Amino acid sequence: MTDSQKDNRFYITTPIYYVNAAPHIGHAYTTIVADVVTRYKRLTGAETFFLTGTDEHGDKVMRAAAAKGVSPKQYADEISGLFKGLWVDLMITNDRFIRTTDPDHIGVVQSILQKVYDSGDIYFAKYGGLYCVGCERFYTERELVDGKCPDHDTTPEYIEESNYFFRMSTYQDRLIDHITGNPDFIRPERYRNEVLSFLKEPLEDLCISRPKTRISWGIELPFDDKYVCYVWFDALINYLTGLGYPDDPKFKKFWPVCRHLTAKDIIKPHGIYWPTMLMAAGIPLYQSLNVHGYWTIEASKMSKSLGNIVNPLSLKDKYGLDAFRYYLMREMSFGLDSSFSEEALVARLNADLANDLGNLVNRALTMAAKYFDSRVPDPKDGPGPTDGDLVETAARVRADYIEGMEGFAFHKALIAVWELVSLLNRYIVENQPWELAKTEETAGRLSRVIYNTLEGLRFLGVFLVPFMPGTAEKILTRLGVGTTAAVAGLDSTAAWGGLAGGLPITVAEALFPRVDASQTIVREEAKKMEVHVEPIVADLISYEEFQKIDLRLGIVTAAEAVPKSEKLIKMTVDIGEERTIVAGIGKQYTPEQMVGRRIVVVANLKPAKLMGVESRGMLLAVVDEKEGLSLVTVDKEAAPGGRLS
RNA sequence: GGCGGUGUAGCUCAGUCGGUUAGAGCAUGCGGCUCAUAUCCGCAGUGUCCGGGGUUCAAAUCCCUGCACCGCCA
Repeated sequence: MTDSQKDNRFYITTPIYYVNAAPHIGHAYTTIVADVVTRYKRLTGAETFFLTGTDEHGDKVMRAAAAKGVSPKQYADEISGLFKGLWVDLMITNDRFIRTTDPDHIGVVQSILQKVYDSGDIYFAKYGGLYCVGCERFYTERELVDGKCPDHDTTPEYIEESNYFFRMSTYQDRLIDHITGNPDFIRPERYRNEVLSFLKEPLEDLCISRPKTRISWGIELPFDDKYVCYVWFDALINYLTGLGYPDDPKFKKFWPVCRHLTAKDIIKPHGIYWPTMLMAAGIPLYQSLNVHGYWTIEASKMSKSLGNIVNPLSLKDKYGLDAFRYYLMREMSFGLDSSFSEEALVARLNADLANDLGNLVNRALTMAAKYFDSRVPDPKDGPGPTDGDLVETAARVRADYIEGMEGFAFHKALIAVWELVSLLNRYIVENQPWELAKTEETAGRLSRVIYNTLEGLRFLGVFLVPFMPGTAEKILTRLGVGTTAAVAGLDSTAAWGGLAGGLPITVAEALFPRVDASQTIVREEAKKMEVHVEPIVADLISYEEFQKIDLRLGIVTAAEAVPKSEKLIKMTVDIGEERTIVAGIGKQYTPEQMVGRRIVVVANLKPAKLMGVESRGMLLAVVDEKEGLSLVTVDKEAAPGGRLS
């Protein structure tokens, strides 16, 4: 395949999302990025394939399903449906939505497992380890607290288990060579360095199975029906199945140009497991892995004092999908973390979208309607002295836009587009069309100025198609241009002047109404909070069982940080008697903040040693996605020692 | 403990190969315009470029060191 052929094809994937919880802002961002890039590539005339989906096997799904009293498949169907529905709401244009429970995927996983097994890269081995029955998992020594399971506080037992392993270590050197030889294989560079630094240490082989006696919800190994495939092996292969591997022509066409997109938490599976798996299966490696950062959620002080929590995803309904997509793409530098806030979204919406873009579209179309009877004017005069600057800037903006889009630097592409927005606003002020309209002598100049402004709008409409599909369509439709590739593809902006005279102009409602931030954001308090709640997986317990837990109200009388620990705080607590309690709350609370606080303590918990300090009891806290860790307390000045019931 | 990243205006960030007076947007103040959504345009600022040391004619940029935050690994 030649480079030019490759250039005209584009395949992008998001990770398949695990169905143990509902979709959140991170899933939405990854998928919107994939959609933006895909729409951009279509705009350039490329043939594209865009794959996303859900990962549905494993013990967490099994347990969540059991807790709800449904089958794993029923449970997976439900959560998978939430993702699928969200993509519709976000105007995601994926070509396939793959599920690891799809029959063709199960077939592909089994065929590849068999292939790798036959070539000798999968072996069977017995190993022993410390196993916690409650967690149904093995622990390493250093994961244990005082030799006990951190979750159950029970001593794990040593058991032996046999499993299948993938000989990942065989491919370590080949992988290092590949990454070193292909600078764009993992990008941005920081993540490439991270993978390379990880590969400096010897790679261990990868355990890829679980006995059915422990986990039955998975794809059966083709060479041993007592085992199922576990975790990454069956998930990663979706990228092949999605294209119809091995026989579908789509596979041949798109696999060589495959770009994976993921958040930074799963670079190891994508940057190490996956390429070595492909090597073992004799399949060429994907083209690139593109890694982005996290949205960190910090509620505003205003929101905090009110104690309300806003689900970022709900903002798409509150402020509109295009504003939401624009904010996400404009605010995050691809690869780095960004903080998500409603205030910042509203600021972008008002300044960039309502004031600059929306108002520009509105004023330009209004003048065209008023002065030229709702038609795109044919310019009667030649270009004026300031017009060259506009044409040159539009060409430079286009080049910067393309560079940004190709390099996954979406915020830079948008910065470039807004240079053109600003210039068009300035162009109008400098040329004062309302003055030109007053006398017949300047009618020719007026036609040129309005034409140029509308042509600039057409450029904007084209550039914005990937980011704000609805808005772009409105702009292009109101210009009378429409959205066909000939007049609204990226090529149509290669030269200035593509807008045809005589097209009918439509003036319509504002693209983006301004939002009064102080009003709308505060009002959230009154609204019902929308939060994602994990499915409650615990079995039902009797009242007697509950009473076994002795919960007491305590007051912290002294607190100090535990030396050398990251987040442990040692406290003296009055719960009717004096107790020493050590808790991992140092990231959110200082010792000074803790003194005098009322907290809830599990009084009859077996003592445990943390960093050499004996803790006799534990305090209760809840961890929230946005707010972090938050202490459980009472709302009156109740005396310490009281038992909770 | 090891490796890596980040630190620039009130806020979010750009800053190429070391090169004039360190920039943009937002927010703030003043002025202008009236086609437009009280929008737009112009002007005005404010900086210990995290601290300290070094190399250089010249350092936000390169080197050393300290601090803070973050990530990966153990």
